[in-house]
Amino acid sequence: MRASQLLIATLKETPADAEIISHQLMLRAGMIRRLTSGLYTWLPVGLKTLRKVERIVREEMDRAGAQEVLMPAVQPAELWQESGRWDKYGDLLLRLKDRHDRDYCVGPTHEEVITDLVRKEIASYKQLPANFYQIQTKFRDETRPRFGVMRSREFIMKDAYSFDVDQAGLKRSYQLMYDAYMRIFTRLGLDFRAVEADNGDIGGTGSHEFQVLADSGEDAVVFSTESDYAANIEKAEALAAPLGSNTERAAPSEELRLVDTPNAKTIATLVEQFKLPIEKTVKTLMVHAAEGGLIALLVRGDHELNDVKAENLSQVAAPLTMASEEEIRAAVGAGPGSLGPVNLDMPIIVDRSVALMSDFGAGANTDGKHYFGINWERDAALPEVADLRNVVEGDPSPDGKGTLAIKRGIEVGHVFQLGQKYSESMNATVLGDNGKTSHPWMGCYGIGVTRLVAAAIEQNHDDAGIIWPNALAPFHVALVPMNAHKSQRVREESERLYQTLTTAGLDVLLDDRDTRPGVKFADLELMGVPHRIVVGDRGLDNGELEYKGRRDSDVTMIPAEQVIDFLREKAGLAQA
RNA sequence: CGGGAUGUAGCGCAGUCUGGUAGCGCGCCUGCUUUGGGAGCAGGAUGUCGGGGGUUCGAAUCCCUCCAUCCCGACCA
Repeated sequence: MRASQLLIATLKETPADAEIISHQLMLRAGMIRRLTSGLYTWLPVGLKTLRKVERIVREEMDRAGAQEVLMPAVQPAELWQESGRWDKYGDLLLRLKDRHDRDYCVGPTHEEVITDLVRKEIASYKQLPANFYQIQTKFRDETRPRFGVMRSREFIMKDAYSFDVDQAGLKRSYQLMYDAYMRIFTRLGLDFRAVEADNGDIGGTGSHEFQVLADSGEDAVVFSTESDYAANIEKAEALAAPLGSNTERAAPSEELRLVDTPNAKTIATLVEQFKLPIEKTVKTLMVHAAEGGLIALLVRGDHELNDVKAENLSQVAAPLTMASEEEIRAAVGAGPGSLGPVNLDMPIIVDRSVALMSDFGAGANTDGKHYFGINWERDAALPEVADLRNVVEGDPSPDGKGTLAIKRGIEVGHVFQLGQKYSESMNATVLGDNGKTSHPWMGCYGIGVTRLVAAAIEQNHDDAGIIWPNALAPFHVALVPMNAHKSQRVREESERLYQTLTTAGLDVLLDDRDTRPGVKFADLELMGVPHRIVVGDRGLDNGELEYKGRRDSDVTMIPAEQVIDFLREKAGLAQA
């Protein structure tokens, strides 16, 4: 590619509405432009990188035995009504009508469409296992699109769906995809982790997320310091984490006493005004119960409720809905800020760590009053105990080895064992070798292709701009002719080099723009081109070319006759 | 969905409080010079001041309304 024929839409200044570094750099490097909230155009330079990601994903999916298909972006409502998700999916689903007033949606995912295909096309166990994938544009009407293509509404996803005759087959298909994902993210040069994850709305059992580690990540990922345990914080099991090393509840040492706390409506003020250690306080959260009415969830004052865990409890209504102040007043006669387990007449579930507390403080279910010195059994029956909270740094690892550390991650891939949820609800069946029909076991496997580009930039940049790994670079090499307007020799050598390097399989950008060298260097660095060759009379006099890697601080002179092999090696291409 | 902020040239911003004919830097165009780290000089183009309505002799500026975008929050009692 010649720079004079390429839209190099670089920006000197950082656009005001770009928050995270990858968004800023993608705009500044001329990779993307925003059309409107959550919708982006990929400019030529950005698209080059996007296509490289797609190619790697495609190669590894093919290698893992998956078959590529391409399904419609627009889907009929009937399929979603069959699976039950037309009502469940909510506002994330962009719905529309055609001229006949029929309902459609723009696909946020394709379980329904692929299940429909399979029930029509696959009739026998002999055709399984099968795994279909596509790389395709999805639409999710996000509440708050942000961070550029990191959380956009329209985005490109690789989604794959496996079908097996039984659960053992599903586990094999799942493992194949897991391994393929490990290869994909490794080839992309990313610092990532596979972590245990919650299945979320998609249903099924067993899933892993692939998280690119970055401070700007929207997810919290939990690691053991001494084992390979890793999980999304939504999933990570919180052990009781008692104070000190006690695993038993301490015996009561204080009397129950009712205290006037007129201005203490938060744990923070309670701790401050009454010098109560925060580990001796309890938060009482009220949510809608599955059976109607409210249910109280208790966690320690310094802990957070984990809403995924809460929502997964059978007694709790899904989706998790916090009780309003009016609902709480109607049920308890006191407002939030004064709630607690003593004399509370409603179902209660307490976190494991709360069950181990003694002599603690909580609201008295009367406005402006708290009980201090509460003890289970003596002052209130110990209710049902469950894992309700987010783990915190330093908690014991659930596998018993080491303690937990927490980092931020960007979810770039997710693999699920769906089971028979969709094959049952949409009645997809195959005949088995015993002549009986059964519902295939499904897995589904996603990769956020557009998000991956942003995630890679989060991990690969410096003050000058992007630093692409070879696998993702829009160009492996930039050729910069020096003083080309005067030196015919430089022009000819640059052309010749451009041809030979391109023929040698390198992606080459010949910067033939009529502009000053400083501008070219700055643009090339901003765009993240990993390797740069300057063609100048000085070097040519000695039969040399000047090389500089994007991360190098100094240039290296390379004998001209070695430059092809040198660059092929630098660009990570196999020797010819 | 709740709260906050912003909307003026392609980008970054000033001007708004205190109403009086629209400005700066970068970018862009022309010419000359320059050419190893975002050049210099000279000349030039570009705005329904987010939309609509109102007040006023006069509105980017004041009032009403709508829209868009961004940020924070959306259990932490």
